[in-house]
Amino acid sequence: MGRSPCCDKLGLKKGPWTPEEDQKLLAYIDDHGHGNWRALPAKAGLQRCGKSCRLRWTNYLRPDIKRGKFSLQEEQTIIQLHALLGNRWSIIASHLPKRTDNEIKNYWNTHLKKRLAKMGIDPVTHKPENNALAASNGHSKNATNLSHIAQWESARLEAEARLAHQSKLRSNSLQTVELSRSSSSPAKTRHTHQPSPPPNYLDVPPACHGGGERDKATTVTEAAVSGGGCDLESSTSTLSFSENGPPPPPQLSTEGTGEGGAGMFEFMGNSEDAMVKEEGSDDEWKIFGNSTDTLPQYSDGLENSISFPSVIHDLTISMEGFAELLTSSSADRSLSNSDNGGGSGGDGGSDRGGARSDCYEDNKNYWNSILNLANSSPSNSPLL
DNA sequence: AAGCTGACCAACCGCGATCGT
DNA sequence: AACGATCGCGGTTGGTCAGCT
Repeated sequence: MGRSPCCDKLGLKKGPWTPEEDQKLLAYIDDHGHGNWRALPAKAGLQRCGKSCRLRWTNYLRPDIKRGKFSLQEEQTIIQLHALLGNRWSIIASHLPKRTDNEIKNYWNTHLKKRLAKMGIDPVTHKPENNALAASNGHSKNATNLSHIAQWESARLEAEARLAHQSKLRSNSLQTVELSRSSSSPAKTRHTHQPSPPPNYLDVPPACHGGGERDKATTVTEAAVSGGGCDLESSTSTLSFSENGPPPPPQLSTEGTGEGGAGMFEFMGNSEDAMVKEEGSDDEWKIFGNSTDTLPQYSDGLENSISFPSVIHDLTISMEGFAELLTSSSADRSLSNSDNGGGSGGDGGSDRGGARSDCYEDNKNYWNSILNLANSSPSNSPLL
């Protein structure tokens, strides 16, 4: 509705920015802040549309941008968050200090996607490409469970992203003031301010606890986290989902999660212990870990109670497995190291004979590492 | 040396969301 | 509430460069 034509005006320049244009844009923003992007080009003496200016600023000129090679840690974070969130680059970027969504998107498309493919993991679903095989081996249940867990985490991360966004909006006015005081050049790095809020990583700020009308999944998170002072390690939560049928679309509502009817199971637990039970066998809780504490349990009024998984902590493996998986798959190493017998991870070749169970193990490690990331939030992230 | 191919990445485009009147 | 303006996001394109044939 009412979208403005933006760049289609005649006389506006397109294409690569020149150093002179960069300088003009920087100088203007330093002096006045960006304010209204649409009005900025005229004021700054640029023959560009506001959109182009904004893009140039946010993706290139902004002083708080880190350029250069992505670290292994950053790669892991991107992959893990992508597994949880899909192509929500802005949210992913909010968890990576000084990286832009565009940069992350490019890096994903040119490096990580291919790497995962080589590992035999579908870069879209983050499931092994030979999933059917796993199903025949009785692993589909676990894979589906992890998928649901991922959706749950996705809801949580989105809630965080919203908060980050709000925080960003609040900080923008401050940023404008600060920018007007400082001078800069494209090559200059300034650490005196951060236009965008510091990354929240994966913790959930307390502010979310009093949040407004949000999706129920978010509420689950809040319920789970509030008791633990935002310490996911000590939090407990529960979720329930069907193990039958395809995973529900990645929506953030818990409604409909009971649709399958059959095959529900529940998680209860914290990072140190957890219980799992299957619907239909109400008394059959499988205990992971050694605690028998009664845990708080979220109820949304639907028949869905539940879920989450610090139980994952018990299912598995550490981040090391993932790192190994990632590094060993880099380039063609994973394909050539067919004689690498030891270890649970690292062999990405989907067509390697005799590696089928390993493939499942890898996938488990992979998802566990993702969930470990979700559980390893620093507790000192800056709040609003 | 010339042409080809693929990798990389800055920038563009179109759309939905949000804001302001 | 309705409407227009603006912003922000994600997908895609196109230019440049390096390596290969």
